[in-house]
Amino acid sequence: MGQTRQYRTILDAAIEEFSRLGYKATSMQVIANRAGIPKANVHYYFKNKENLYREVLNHIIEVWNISFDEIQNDEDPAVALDRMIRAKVRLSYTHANASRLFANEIIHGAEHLGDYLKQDVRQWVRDKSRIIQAWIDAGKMDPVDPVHLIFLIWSSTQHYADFETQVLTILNRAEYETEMIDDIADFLSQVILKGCGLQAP
Amino acid sequence: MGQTRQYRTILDAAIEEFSRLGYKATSMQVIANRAGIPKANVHYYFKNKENLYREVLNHIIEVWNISFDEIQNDEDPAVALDRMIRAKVRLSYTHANASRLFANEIIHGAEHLGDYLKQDVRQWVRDKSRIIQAWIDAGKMDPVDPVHLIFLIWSSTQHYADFETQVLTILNRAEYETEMIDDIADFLSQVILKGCGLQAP
DNA sequence: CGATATATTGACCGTTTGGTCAATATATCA
DNA sequence: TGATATATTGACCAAACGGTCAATATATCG
Repeated sequence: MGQTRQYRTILDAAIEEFSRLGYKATSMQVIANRAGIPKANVHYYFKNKENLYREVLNHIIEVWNISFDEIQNDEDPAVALDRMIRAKVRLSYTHANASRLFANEIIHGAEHLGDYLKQDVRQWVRDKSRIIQAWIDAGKMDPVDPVHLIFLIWSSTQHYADFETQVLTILNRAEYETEMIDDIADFLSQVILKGCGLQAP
Repeated sequence: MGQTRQYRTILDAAIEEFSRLGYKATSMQVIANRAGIPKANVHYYFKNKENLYREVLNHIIEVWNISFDEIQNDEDPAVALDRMIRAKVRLSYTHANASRLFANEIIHGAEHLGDYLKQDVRQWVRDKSRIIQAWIDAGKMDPVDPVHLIFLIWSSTQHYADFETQVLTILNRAEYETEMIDDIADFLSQVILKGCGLQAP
């Protein structure tokens, strides 16, 4: 029953709605409406709201982890960081609602993400930090705190997804265009790499 | 009646609660509980939930605008941007819940902030962009998009307030310490300034 | 003091919430 | 075909929601 067409329909509707207002402010009724089925039918596939939300988070985490860019020790730091920045900008564009759902969850204390943050994400940051530190030790880039560098890349890229409304309002645009996404990636790559003493690849 | 002690008690309670879960997910009852008074008494000072929320936003915007750092055309760009970054890091630390409330509001489409974004914030960004562009034209810094530079400063500094849970979890800390805040400001100032072709002041 | 204005409060209302359940419809397969 | 398992549905429930109101308490001031 976990892989039927209806199951995915509901999951997609839930992703859409939860990413709009967060867990508590989203009702089962609007999810059912978006899925085009009665509310009782949602409860046939998902025990309760909490359960549905957890499955939504797990599904997103899976997609997120697959898209997470890997960097290697023996790579050129400029090439690796540039690729990492561009991958994250693209991810924020193609999976904006997933980004917003995460943002929402973390802003509200990450009650449902505790284990994921403490285990998977923390380990990921440690691994990447070690690589960056190796680059620094090898004199390939400026001595900057690797963890804060990762935070900088995360925050500056996510911003365009999470704060889309603000960005578009200030830029006086209706929606993003692919050209704009390229400009953002170029800008962030240029400034952050140079800021770390690296030359654009 | 607009300035009594009770009025402020309720407003403070509302700021605290709204910044936790956002507008829709916050109930009048929990605000009343935090204020230590019956719910009906909240409605004596504030017509309805919408009204209370708007007054909360207005109050925060006022504080925010006062704290907004001003930069001048005839200043040294390195000095001005360094000061701007440090002011924003400090603001995110001292007014973290205000930052989160804004973030929450914007993530959910900024329905209650529309005019503020379109008028005040847009104008502010235009003014500062013009100054930055003047620095660029005078050859004082690299040619970077001024608006994206402002977004970069906003996103990277706010991140530590809005995503506090994630940051502290990854750093394995219970809470921020002033020393950590200084490190963050140093890091961001160093990387962003150098990334714009500026030397730290 | 007494009278008037200002605050405070518990009880209550209609609506929406997450969730349940028996009844019904639709597949599946001997 | 008929029997059995799987889906779908409207009606319903207790709890929580935003909001109202009359009754009461507390200041204020002549």
